[in-house]
Amino acid sequence: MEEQARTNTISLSEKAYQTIRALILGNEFRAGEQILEKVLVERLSISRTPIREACIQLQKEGLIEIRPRRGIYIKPISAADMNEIYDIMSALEAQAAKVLANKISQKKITNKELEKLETPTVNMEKALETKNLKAWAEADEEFHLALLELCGNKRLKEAVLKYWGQVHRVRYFTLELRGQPSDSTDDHRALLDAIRSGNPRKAADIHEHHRQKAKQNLLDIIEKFERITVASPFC
Amino acid sequence: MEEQARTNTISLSEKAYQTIRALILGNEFRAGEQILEKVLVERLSISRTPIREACIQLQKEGLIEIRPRRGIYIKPISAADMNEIYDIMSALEAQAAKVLANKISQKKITNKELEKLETPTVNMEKALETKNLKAWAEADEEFHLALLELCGNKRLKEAVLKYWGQVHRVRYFTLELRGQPSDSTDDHRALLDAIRSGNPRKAADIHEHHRQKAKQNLLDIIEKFERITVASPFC
DNA sequence: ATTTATCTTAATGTATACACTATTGTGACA
DNA sequence: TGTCACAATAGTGTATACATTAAGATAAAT
Repeated sequence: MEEQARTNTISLSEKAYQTIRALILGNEFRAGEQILEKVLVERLSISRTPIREACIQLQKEGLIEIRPRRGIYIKPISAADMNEIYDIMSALEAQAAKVLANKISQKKITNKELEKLETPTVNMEKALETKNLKAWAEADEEFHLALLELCGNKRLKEAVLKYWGQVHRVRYFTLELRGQPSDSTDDHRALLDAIRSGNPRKAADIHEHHRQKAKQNLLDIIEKFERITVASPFC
Repeated sequence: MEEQARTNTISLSEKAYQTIRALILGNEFRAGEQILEKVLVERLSISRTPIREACIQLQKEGLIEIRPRRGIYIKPISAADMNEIYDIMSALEAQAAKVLANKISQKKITNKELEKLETPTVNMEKALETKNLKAWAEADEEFHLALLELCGNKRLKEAVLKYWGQVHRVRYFTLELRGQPSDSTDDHRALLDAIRSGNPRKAADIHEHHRQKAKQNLLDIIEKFERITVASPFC
């Protein structure tokens, strides 16, 4: 078992990256807001170098934009951006479902591993009954993450998580506004069944439709939002 | 028409990024090779700061790996990596084909724009007759790039290009070894027809199969290669 | 009062000095 | 001769000084 030599001292660049990323995902900054390096330097009490290195990473992840000589800006997410991102996630997660269903039919997945999908599905169904929206959202996230893990494609997982991060803000602000997630919960159950029965095509189709519905749902909300307020919180 | 204020002075970080990227894609370094910052500093005649900033970007693109306190390493591509990358490209490009076919049926694409697909298809067919492998590969690349452009999803395009960069080295070394591209050329023609007739499902299926075949072709070559030589040039 | 030119300021971009640590080499001891 | 401890070295990580430039302020001219 290969164990990589890990330094127990985490670099300041890495620490800065994680901290700033958490600040952005935690909606500590407004969409479009400019962030001065100085502010981050003072907030994290480290020098500019690791701050800058962290920001370059965050730019590559699409969370911020660095305009040359102008500074760092929190990237807003428009409806058009949402459309792009959900189409990508649709395709990638459907691919993950397909790969996983194939693994099932080739007996490359144990029952214990499938529980990582079963458990959050059950939790979603429970949360739906008790109308616990937050618990539902967490189980939903857990399900999709487990699917990405189980498919085994690390790059695919990283890619989806990158886009997930980009829409995190929108999902955060729209959680209460989204419709009752009963449909969505049924989708998960159906997807799990398709995967279990080793049907790649069906699994992919279900996931694809699942995400396309979610996309339309969010786009509708954004549209409504933009009609009642000039400056929506996410774009 | 919004024109972004562009400084005609390109930053050294950006210059370093482009230069080092070109060096990697041009196979100036071996897979797995360690590159000292010092070497890049001397080669580009700039200080360490922009070099480091460029390398962070290249790491995010998957072209190099920065091991803490150990240095910069050119990322090798294994068969497993190829498998991951081609599955992702399959899914994303199939999505692009789907979106484009939908645009056709909604009359959102002009004939002039479709020529960006027609021209490289014709060029592939010509190159196939004259057995000009290099011209064929260029037309192939042009076709896939045009598809990404026309689908209109910039993030999708950027994502595919990122993975394209990761497999660039392998494709470079295997161009001669890959089989006759007549099958592949037929795929392009069929894909173009499906897009023209506004059939998203068919277009996506064709592209999906197209990439899956390409994947298997490359994996077979890599396997053969690894049997005759311990150190293949790409992994 | 408005516009334009110039100057000032403050922020980012780059170079470099310093800090820290992984690696390598040397020598003592078994 | 082989192994371990320790020191020397070289390379990466971080802080900071300096360079450059965009944005804002001030003042002059119309």
